[in-house]
Amino acid sequence: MMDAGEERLNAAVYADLRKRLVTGKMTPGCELSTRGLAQELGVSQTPVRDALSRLAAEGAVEIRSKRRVQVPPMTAARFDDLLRCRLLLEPEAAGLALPHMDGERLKRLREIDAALDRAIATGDAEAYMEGNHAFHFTLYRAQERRTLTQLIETLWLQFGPFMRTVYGRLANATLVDQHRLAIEAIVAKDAVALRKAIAADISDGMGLIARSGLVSSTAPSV
Amino acid sequence: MMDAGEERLNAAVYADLRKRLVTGKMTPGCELSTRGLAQELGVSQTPVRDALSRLAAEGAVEIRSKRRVQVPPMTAARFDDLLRCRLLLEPEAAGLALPHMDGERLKRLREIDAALDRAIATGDAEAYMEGNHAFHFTLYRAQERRTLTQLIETLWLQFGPFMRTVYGRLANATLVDQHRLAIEAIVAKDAVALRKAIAADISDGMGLIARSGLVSSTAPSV
DNA sequence: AGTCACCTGATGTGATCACAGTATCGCTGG
DNA sequence: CCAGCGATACTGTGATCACATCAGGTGACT
Repeated sequence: MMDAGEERLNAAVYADLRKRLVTGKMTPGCELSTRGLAQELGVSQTPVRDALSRLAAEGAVEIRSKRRVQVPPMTAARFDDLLRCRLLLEPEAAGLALPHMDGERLKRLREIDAALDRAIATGDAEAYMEGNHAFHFTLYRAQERRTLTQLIETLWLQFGPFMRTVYGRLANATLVDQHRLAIEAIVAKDAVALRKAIAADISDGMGLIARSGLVSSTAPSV
Repeated sequence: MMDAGEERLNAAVYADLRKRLVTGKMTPGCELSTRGLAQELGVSQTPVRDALSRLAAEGAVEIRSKRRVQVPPMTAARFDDLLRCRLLLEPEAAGLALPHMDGERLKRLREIDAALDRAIATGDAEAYMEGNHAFHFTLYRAQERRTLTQLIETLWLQFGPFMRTVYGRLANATLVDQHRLAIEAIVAKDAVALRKAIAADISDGMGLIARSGLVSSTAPSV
């Protein structure tokens, strides 16, 4: 039993599940169950179900028919769709954030970028996912347009599980480090270059995945 | 007790609340309660709470501290934010939808436009809201990018309550009928004109509201 | 031995119960 | 007559119970 004090249990479970999705701990096709997660987290079904409901609203999980809730398998169409939305929103968010990038935030970006390099060097896919998320969102959150940031977050929520599947299999070393280019653009206060860097970062992922041939147009059998 | 058959009660409540929000039956600042809605709809707290959870995830309602859940009051910043997001996404969706606009869909658009004109003539704000929603989404849904449509729907969900407050007070007659321009652009297969018409439609609403002075930076008292 | 029916276990969903917190209203003291 | 304070009713939140549904396995029958 939860004694008290802590934050809302509801939100805690949601945050936990969300993190699992964004960092790719839950892969597409992974099946979830309210009772299972409840037992795993040591809570009742209620908060878990609440969290799953929210995630379903954001498209991060799917209520398949009845009796089955799973993180949706990625299809080529869905993948393409998500990526184009990212290309539409994220460069815009980056451009808006640029004027608000003070020294403090820039410092944090550099730190995250360094952590990213370490993650790539050691091949730690999970750390890479976390760092990548942190990098983009410290940038985006610098601008105060909450709605825009929120939209992008729901995109990442849907994108995360699949991203991990890819980055886990492919060598990270093949990536051009667009993050560094982004930092340089921020230092130079060059909005156009920044947008370009972010767009390239996203597109790189797209090309990577297209080459990997992991996207199936139909739902994976297993 | 629910006998059976029907859809998931959960989804029904969600759809009902959603419709209330989009058509503006619930205005900003309106306070909701799980028990109250449950009694009103003749169901238990559970489905209501589930629906509210989803709506909260989409930003349509706000869990204010504890003890209070309400549809968030509109502030100037939030309003501006939502509108810019709409300007970013909706013309794009319209442009993508253009190639898929067959005769059937175009006919539906014309019908909706006619209904809109009637609503304006009779000053029926609610019918106008419904028609406006129908118009935009029969267009957007013609393109098969589900994620993009979904993003736009969450925007409308947040925007709806406020839109109603404005359109209910101001005369609808002051509006330029951008819908007609949009239809003409569709007939002419002119993507640029279509995007422009949609953007203008959104911007018109923005100007209208800016002139109305209804946007307060603080929460409206009542 | 193969196939089909039934049965059991597990799951999502809705209802009800229980608890903690807060706002509101009425009472009391100044 | 007004301010401060306590009780009460109402809220969201979490737990538990109850039920319809479906997957998977085991048994019997051919």
